[in-house]
Amino acid sequence: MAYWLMKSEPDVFSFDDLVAKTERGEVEEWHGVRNYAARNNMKAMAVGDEAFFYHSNIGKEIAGIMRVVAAAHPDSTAELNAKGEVVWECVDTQAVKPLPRPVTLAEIKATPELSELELVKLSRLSVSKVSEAEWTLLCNMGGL
DNA sequence: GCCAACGTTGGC
DNA sequence: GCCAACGTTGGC
Repeated sequence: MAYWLMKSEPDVFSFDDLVAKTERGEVEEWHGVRNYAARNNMKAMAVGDEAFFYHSNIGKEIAGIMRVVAAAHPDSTAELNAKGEVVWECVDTQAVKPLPRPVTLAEIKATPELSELELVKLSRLSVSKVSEAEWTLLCNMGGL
């Protein structure tokens, strides 16, 4: 099983929104990603992989954990390219649980063990990888 | 609101 | 295929 981190601006779609959807038995299609590196990460995801839900711009913190419930499939909001091919894909997710104590970007940057985290090194990448060691540490920092 | 990082576009 | 110009993301 692999670990990931996915960003969303909470005024557009927050972790609480994902929790509400999950409680209704719905899944969230992680649509709208238009970056090849981020898309490739989603294509590498497997059902059951877990991902941190990061609030960008507002909050700048990891709010909770979600699970990949469907592997990459065509993004329903994406247009086809000139050849009529699907270029953009995305996974579906559901909420697992919030972090009792959200982990802020400032805390992450102040933690030497997290200096290699892709969130820090590739700050514009909206879907990034998290190593198992980083995942465990971030969960601990979040009060789990 | 500014700016750094970086991806994309288009001229050559 | 290179590179300058431009657009977007996201932290500050």
